[in-house]
Amino acid sequence: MRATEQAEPAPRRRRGRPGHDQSAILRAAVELFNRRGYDATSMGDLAKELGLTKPAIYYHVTSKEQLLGQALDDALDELTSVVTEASTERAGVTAYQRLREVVRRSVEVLVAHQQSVTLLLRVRGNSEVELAALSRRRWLDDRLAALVADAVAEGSLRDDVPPALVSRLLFGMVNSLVEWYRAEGAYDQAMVADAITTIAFDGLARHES
Amino acid sequence: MRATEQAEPAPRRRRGRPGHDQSAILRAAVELFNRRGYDATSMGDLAKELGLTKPAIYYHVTSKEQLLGQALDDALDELTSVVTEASTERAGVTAYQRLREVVRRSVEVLVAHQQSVTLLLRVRGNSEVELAALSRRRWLDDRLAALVADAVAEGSLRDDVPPALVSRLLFGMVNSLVEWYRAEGAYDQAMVADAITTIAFDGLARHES
DNA sequence: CCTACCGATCGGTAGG
DNA sequence: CCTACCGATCGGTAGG
Repeated sequence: MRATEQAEPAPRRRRGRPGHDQSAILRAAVELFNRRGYDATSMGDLAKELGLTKPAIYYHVTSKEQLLGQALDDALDELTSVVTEASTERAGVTAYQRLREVVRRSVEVLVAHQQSVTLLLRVRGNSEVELAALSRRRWLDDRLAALVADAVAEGSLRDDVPPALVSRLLFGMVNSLVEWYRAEGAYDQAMVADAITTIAFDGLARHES
Repeated sequence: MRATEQAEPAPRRRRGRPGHDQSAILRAAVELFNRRGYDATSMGDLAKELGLTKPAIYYHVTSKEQLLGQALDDALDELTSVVTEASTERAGVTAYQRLREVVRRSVEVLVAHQQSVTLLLRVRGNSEVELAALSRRRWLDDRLAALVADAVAEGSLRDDVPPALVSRLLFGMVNSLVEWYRAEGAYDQAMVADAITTIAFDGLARHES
């Protein structure tokens, strides 16, 4: 409603209100999918949220499931990048250091892509799209478990807990932050990453030293 | 189809197939709700799973939402019992001891009531029933945060991480087990509880001592 | 981008 | 008049 709007150069061959491109629809969709659940969110809900009609949504998007798939791919691409780098052996870098690094960088991804990661963590496998996402996710879990096993094997992690169990619990703790983290809240990303690494690697108990 | 069936004492005034009481329907419903999601599960799916018709389900149950509410109450009642006991101050028992105890007993509840707790942890607040459950869950979270704060105050937990953050991460790790724990799997309940308390309180890192 | 719809399926209930 | 269901269909709404 600003006066300057009329002075803007004419958009080339665009009718209707602008600003509702695919990515804006995707953002709104993922937010609704997380707030109410994928199945409980109708395309009509999404349209209303965007101030559009339902058919207008389908001008930009081919299906509800496509929106889900794009969000899951976004989360999986980011996590794959982090895990792949951490899984790569490098001269002079221990598995323990790479494990700490992947925890820290995972927190960064969860914060920066919280909406799509949240969606990923709730996938049940109800469709081809969801099954494909679960498959990619299992690959990530396997890599992380192998990294934990390497850290145990090199002697830097305690060996009295099964590595596969350590991996599940450690990244269970990391992943849980999508349930409560708010960017505008009391804790910033670095603080959360520090808290997780401190708890996981050094423990909560205060030891007299 | 066993021959002995005909020899059983006549059920008193029961026609139709027996064995589909409220609790059996609830068990099947919760299992389906978790496997496919609440909204993605139709009462027809549930009927098929039980070998009944949909109206037969409604003879035992007043609504789909009632099934959800009963499962959530089951989980919340168990967790409330555990948290209430752990929150009660007792002579000669430190907050640290009560915190370790509530972690261990939470694992027991998550294993024994995994289906209903899983459902609880996925509630989004889409209905009155879900909002009521979220309210009870917040009460539990607040009690646990207070217990962590007490343990820090008495000097038994490190004070360089905010207690509210510790509480979220610690029980985030505990709760994450509903995502992968299987009773028939490699780890029993006690092993998981030991692993969680070891990681959380003593840390993963191997320190030369 | 909208109005006007479709095939199907939803949770829940009628009579018997 | 009861318990335990069935075949069919209700009013609405889903994705498209």
